[in-house]
Amino acid sequence: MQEAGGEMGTGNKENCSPEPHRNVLKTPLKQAATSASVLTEIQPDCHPLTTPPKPKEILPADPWTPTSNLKMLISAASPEIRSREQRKELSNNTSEVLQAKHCLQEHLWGDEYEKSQPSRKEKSLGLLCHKFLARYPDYPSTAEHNFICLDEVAEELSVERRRIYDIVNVLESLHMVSRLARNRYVWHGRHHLSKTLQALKKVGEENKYTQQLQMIKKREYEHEFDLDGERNEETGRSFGSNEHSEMSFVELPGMEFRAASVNSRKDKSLRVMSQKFVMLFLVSTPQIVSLEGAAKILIGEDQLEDLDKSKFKTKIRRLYDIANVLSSLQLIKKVHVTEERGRKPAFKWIGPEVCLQDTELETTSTTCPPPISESIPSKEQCSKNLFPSRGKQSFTRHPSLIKLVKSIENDRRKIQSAPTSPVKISASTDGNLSAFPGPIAQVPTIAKHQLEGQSKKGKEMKTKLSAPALDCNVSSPEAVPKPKAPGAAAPSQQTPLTQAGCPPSQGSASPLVLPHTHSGVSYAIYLHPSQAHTVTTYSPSFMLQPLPCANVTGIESIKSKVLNQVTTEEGDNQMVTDDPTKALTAEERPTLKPETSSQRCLKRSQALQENNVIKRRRSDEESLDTALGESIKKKRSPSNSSEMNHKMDSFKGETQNKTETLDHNVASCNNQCKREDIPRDEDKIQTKPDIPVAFAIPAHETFFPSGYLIPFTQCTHGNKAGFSNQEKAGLCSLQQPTYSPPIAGVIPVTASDLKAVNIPAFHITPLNIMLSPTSVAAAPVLSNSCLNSVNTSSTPNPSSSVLNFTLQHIGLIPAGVHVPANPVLQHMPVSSQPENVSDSSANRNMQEEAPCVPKEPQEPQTATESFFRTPGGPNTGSSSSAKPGATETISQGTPYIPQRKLEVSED
DNA sequence: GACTCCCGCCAAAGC
DNA sequence: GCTTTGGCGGGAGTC
Repeated sequence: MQEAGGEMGTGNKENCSPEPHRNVLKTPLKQAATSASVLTEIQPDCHPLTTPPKPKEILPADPWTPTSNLKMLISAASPEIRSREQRKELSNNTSEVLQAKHCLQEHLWGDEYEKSQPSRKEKSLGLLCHKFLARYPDYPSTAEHNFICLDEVAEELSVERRRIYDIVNVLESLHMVSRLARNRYVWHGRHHLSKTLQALKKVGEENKYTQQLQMIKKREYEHEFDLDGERNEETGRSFGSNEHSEMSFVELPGMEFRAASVNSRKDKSLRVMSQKFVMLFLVSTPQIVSLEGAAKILIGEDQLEDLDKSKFKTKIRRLYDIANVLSSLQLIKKVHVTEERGRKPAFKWIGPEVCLQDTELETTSTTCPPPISESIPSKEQCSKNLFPSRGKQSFTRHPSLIKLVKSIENDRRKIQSAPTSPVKISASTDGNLSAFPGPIAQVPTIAKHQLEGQSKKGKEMKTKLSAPALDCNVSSPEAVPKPKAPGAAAPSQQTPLTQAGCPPSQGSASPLVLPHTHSGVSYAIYLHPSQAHTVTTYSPSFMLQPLPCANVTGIESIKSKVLNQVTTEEGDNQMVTDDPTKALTAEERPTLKPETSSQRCLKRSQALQENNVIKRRRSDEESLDTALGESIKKKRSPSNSSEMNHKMDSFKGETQNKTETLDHNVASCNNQCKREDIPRDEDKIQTKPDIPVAFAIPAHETFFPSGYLIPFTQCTHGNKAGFSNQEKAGLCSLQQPTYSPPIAGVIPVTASDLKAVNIPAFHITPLNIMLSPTSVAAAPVLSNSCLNSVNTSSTPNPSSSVLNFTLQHIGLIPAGVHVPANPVLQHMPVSSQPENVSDSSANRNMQEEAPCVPKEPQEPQTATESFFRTPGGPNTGSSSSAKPGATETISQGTPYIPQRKLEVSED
């Protein structure tokens, strides 16, 4: 504070200023010294041209010289030149010193210019940082510790300490320095830089900064058109919603903040901001980030920036500070981006390319929940201040804690809406949870309550489970997610995909994932970008796509990459086996008894939920006890919990088996129906193939696993025993309409659930198709359009689309043919086959171009189309092809923009 | 006039 | 209670 001021240019101040402690000692001498050193540093080059030693500090003592002329000259000539030279020279510190001296001398005479000299540029943080960096080697020997004493540095650099803090904070964010104690830091140089950048990139990806950036662009784009128009509150919301703002400081395993103090203000800390800022670069494709955009993203909560421009300004200021330091590190450089509105300041990443070795992290993490935490420790460990705002508590670094936090946050969101929503369990989280029992325990109380309640039901379910009907539990979307994750077989299926999709660490994303577990349901939810970020993953256009359970899972986690894989994989049977949902579907088909089936479904869902809960809770023995409670109660002791778990497992296993059998039936039916893709594993539900599920997702589009499963196979009610495929299909078609409220195979999606997921109803459009009437009813949340469409279809024809699907699949009708159950659906060319893809793609294009989703949510076409997207390439390829605009990462947003606006309806 | 960003007040955190 | 940290925003320098 004071000291700083003193030291700085205003030497007078220094003297006057109450210099704190350190100054006191050194002050006088230092200043002299400092001034020299400063000069050297600042203008190492001072020698020739730049002479202008700015010895301001000195000046105070020195009398004015009449050399005002010199001043003039210097001031005129210098700034830039000096800075350049300085920079060059900075590198050559040694020589600089001497030069500086010379300069000083010269200046001493001409000192006058003093003031003029120390042009702002010379005082710039960037320059200061250069000096600072010049003091230490980029790659110090690990053996030796380069300690940094802030006071000394400040003095030497003749800068306020405050300024040093700015630099150090940014360096700290890159782990180039770490704080040892008060006033003490250790210089690490660039040893950890690559790791840090990798970690940051991961985190950035997890946080979907890319999408956020896109969102911002879209937003801007929109603004241009409708300047004042409703400034998409939605978008704003989305921003605000993003947890990113909350993002904690990313730490490397070995490097952590030691001072709690550091944490206290973390949330707003320059460190965190710096990391976020860097993330933006690392994540964004062009690696060019506009200051404005970055500020908006970083503001996060403040989304309402509009409201609070002062904050925005402040953020910008800070970003400049950070940018200056990063520039000094030669990680970024300033550029200008010309936009419609004009030229905007931006920064370009010129640092090292950061290639995520994700392979490990993601893959491992994705596939194996448990490993995730461990394998990826870096990632998650990285996120240090889990609870930045919370302050001190924050520091927990345990991955488990981190995950917990994330899960909790997710839960919060989700929970808000619906108690019933099983959704709260984010897939990712689930995976995580499964991986980490501990975290699971932290599931929000609500969830616990639900679980408990479910547990009770679970008892019943268990009893039922013995019966074939029990199989349902698998199907229950809600339950599904959890159970899979935890466990046993499920993990294999889902976990790989889902998790893969969403690395566990990606807490944010995880929540979205939830649904996948639901397995049975084949659908994927695409989120709008705006919303997306709020959720875990964000996709510019969200759409629900029907996915095979397996697919779903895969999708969920997904990052686009994963998705691709997933989609491709989906074709494979992989997923099927696990999905409980499949079982459901199977069951659904077979069950001729709509009502009963619906009821079953409900029960199943409950059971599933229970299972999920249980799995989660396994980690928590206690929770498990409660959940299992009565039925299992006998043993509530931890030891008992193990038993409980066993039971549960066995139970699950049974249910899975049943579900598998059901799946087999279904699969067989599907296979018959399938066109080219004949499900290889009949056992496994190849719902995917059957279902147009295969879709290429545009690169921009990311899948969000929706928390809720929507049963495609509405048809499936039947008994496991199942009917012939055709029969089943027929039944299904018939049944659906018949289904009354209680959705038999359908997983009830409640608005709350959706909310929980953060998926705006309208987002769900695609679901419409998928949704069975019952489901619709169940999920009022769905966007109006969706609902409308669904409802319409549902009532009269629960789901014409479904019928078409089933019929087509079954082979009753050609792929291209549509059964006009619903006017809406009629359009849809539902071809399960890839060829359809083209159509679908076209349709998609249509959709995308036209902001169908939000606005036209009802339109079945889009939804269906989305469903049918060809598996073709992985998301990117196909998607890109599919969506013209989408291909461009940045530009993508535009096409969707309208959608957003449309989205308004959602609320 | 907009962009940059220095400067230092002042409060929170730490010792 | 003093010092250290660092958020914050006024306002000056630059373009």
